[in-house]
Amino acid sequence: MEFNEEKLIPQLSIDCVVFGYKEGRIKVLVSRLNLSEDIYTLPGGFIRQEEHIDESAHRILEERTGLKEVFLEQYRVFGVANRKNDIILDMFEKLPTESGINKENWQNWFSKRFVSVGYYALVDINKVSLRKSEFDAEINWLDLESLPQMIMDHNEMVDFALESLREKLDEKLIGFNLLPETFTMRQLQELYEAVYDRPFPRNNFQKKMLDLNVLERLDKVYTGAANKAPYLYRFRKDIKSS
Amino acid sequence: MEFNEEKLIPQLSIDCVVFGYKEGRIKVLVSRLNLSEDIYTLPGGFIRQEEHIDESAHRILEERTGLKEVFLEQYRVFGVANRKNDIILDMFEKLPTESGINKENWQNWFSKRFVSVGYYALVDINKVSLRKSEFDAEINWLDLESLPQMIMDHNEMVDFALESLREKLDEKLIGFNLLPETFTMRQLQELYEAVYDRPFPRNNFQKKMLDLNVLERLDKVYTGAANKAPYLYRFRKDIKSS
DNA sequence: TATTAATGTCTATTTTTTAGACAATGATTT
DNA sequence: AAATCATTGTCTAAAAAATAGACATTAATA
Repeated sequence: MEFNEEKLIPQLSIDCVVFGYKEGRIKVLVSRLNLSEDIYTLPGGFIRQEEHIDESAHRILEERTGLKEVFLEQYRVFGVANRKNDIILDMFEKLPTESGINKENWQNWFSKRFVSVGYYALVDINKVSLRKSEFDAEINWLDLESLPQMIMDHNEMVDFALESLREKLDEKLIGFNLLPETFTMRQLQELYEAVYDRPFPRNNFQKKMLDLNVLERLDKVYTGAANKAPYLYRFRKDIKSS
Repeated sequence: MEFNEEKLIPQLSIDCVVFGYKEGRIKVLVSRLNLSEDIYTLPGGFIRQEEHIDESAHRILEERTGLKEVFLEQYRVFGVANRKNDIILDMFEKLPTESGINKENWQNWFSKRFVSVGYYALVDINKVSLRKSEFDAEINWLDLESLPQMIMDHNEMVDFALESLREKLDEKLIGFNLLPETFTMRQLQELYEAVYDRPFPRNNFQKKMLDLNVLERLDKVYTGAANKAPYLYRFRKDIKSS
């Protein structure tokens, strides 16, 4: 990130809860920072003066995942009093002055209280090519169930994002964003079970999904298992997304 | 408002859609500004450096209504590119320099692009004592159905707020915030009909509401009408609000 | 060819929602 | 004092939706 404070809106940030799905588990994209201790954060960034906030969020996401077209939606603003990124501020204080980074500007930037707009994204984890952002030691998919303690209110951000996801998964049929192009009914059901953390009865789940009229049935897939081969399905492209 | 830009977060505002209910109609609190043309806006303001954004919203609301305890919830961030309050900026440009107001600071403040956090409130319209804010020519309850064109995206803000209200009215049982302390089943039904803009069958509406187990039945009220007197109800105080 | 485990779908049951009906009641009229 | 009238409270019937149970089908293996 070339830091140019005049091009950014001060005291306002964006943080993204990026959900993925793999082998029956919901994953969240988390960065580990390049510091002495292990510090974890959600992917985040700032809003350029001329950007729509949705564009900012997409840009922040593309930097980390390489994805351009992503399901991404704001879900909540985090604005408690005195909400500051003390750990990052600390990091800059400890930097040597001659490190080539404009230390003073950064320090001034991060010394302020920030309000953050929370976005959540649903991505096909196989389409993502992870890219470290500046100051990231690594960026990885971590299990939603066992996230480490993160910076500031980032754990709470995940909680609220999951709540929003649960509310919208049924209503808006957005779950397909987490799956590959084609999938079996069982995979879809396992996704739902992972999101809601509870089992669904197989027969009625299938009926409900088919009755939605948004799935296109494709060929059977022969998995090699000693049983009836399941159909593959695809989300119908001709559905209006609203 | 004593303007002190250093105490406020720049480029970030709060706008409130305040819903009331009177005689079968949903009302919205709207200010008319003290300008040559009629300019209408939602109640809004800014966030003090040390404030939780929820506090800011409550403060903004109390200034206009005198109410301290109000149902108030953020529902969406409005952050399109180049979102500026040109009309207010224009107003300051036309002000005489010696008007006692720090014209230059205001001009600088409003020349920037703003991101706004949308809140909606539900109030008992009878408890409100309206107070003009600075620059308001008047502030009034206007019919939701026939709002005038407002500044910037304020009409869109109302649309989204109404959508949020509809989503939560059932689920969260927040409708009682719009009614007086006690009310009849018919009044409650008429409120629902106003919010959803459609009729509900009387028998099933009553059953559904009573089955929620949140209403306390009080005495009958003798209205003087030549028919059976309805019971009064009150929202049970011992319900957890989450 | 029999066995096994998962799949696709059907029917039965239960629950919830919606529709229809009617007695009860408070004031007014006769 | 009795009849009328409009609204209220609640009951039952019908329809729809959700849940549970059952079973034939099928792809690989024994």
